[in-house]
Amino acid sequence: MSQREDAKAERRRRIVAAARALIRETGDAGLSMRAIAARAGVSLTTPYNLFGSKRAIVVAVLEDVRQFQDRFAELQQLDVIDRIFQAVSISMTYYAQDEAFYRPLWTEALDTNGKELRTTLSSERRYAFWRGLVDEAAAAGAVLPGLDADLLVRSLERVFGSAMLSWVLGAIPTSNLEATAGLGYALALRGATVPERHPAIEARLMGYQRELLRLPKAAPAA
Amino acid sequence: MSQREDAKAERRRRIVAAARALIRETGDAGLSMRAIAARAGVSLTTPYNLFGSKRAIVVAVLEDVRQFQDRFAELQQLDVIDRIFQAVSISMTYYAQDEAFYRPLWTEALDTNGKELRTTLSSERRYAFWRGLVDEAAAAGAVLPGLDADLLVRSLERVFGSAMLSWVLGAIPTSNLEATAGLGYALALRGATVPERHPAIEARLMGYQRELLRLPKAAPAA
DNA sequence: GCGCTAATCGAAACATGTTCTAAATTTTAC
DNA sequence: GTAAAATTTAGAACATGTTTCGATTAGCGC
Repeated sequence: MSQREDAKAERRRRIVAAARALIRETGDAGLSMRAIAARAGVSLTTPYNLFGSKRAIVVAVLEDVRQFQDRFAELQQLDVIDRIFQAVSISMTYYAQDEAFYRPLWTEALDTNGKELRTTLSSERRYAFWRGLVDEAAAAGAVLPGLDADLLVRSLERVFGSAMLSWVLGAIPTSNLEATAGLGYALALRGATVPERHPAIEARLMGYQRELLRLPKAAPAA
Repeated sequence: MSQREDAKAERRRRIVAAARALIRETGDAGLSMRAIAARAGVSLTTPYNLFGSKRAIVVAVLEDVRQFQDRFAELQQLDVIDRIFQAVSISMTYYAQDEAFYRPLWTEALDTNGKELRTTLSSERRYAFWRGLVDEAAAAGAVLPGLDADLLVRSLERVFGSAMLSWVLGAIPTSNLEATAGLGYALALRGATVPERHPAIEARLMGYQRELLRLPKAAPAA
């Protein structure tokens, strides 16, 4: 890599690090472009040159920090459907456990404020991961024949996204995040699978339901 | 009602009308608080007194304009599940047909910008409507026994919301809005119903899928 | 080493949502 | 009718995301 690109990458890294540190220290409040730039030791214009928008920076932080790889390792030995639920559980638990960091992060990431909001939220890596799980489920004969894997993955991503949005909007408490997402996945997965898989999924469905009914009623969804 | 409250209500009405007119004329661009206030003939502070935030005003416009009642009348004669799909179709078609108006509206409504975003997006009326459909489906024995109606409705609302969000973010084109939402509903409903209902729902599922696969691939979901 | 190119910088500017202040106005209660 | 209370008003202010612009700096090919 040329020295020029090298310096760019270094600035990029510093900007992402600055944003991460600011969220960590001040939550949503202190996360302004001016603060990020100052913290990264660059001018206000540079983040715009390198990322284009505040949202893009936040998404970069989200991508950067999302190192679930090790946690996902144990998935291999599970049933092909259990694996999906397990992945959801891991993700949501991960966010819930460090709420002070991830809620501001997702709040900014889901901010639809700007005009040019084409910033892809779902990364290639992320898509590939879920696509892999769905493909394996399909290969195992669990998925309804004829159902398009791509469309199914996108539907599941939307279930994921809507749970995050509800969380960010305050419609569901952090303690309900996993169960809310899980219930959405259970419904969609029971809807997407062959009958033999239904009993197991129904068990999960009812488990999540029990959890949600135990706690104070959640506010309406977005 | 006291004269004072009367005047307040009148101002409220004028503010909502101003916002509606501005969206109609200028789309998203011209919809600033200053513009709304000027158009309504009130000072900038008044909308904040009466609504609290820009988002609340937009939600009020959305509630005000959402008069699907007449269009929903024909639902009565349909099968209890078909009714739900029909309601989705009516809603989405309604938004798609007047995209220039409803896209800016939903863009603002889903804006998570501000701090106090507790503004309930899902109104009582809206919830009651979908709850009614779900309750009827349950009464007809279509819904999986033991599944909580409230949680199911909220899950379906999230499917709805995520389709709108994808639309607003530009992840799916307007021409795909109905099919995207429909596919999400089909998955969740197949997941929530007894096996006897599955063939009919699968037919819809495949119908939506066919429609989505026909058009250019949609961008990733939010 | 030298010019060219690309990138950053510093600073200002703009639009906007929101809040605050004190003055003016209108409704209500007596 | 008049005093008190509640609201609106005008205007400024603040924080913020984003853009613009001219000046400056640093790396690249030669």
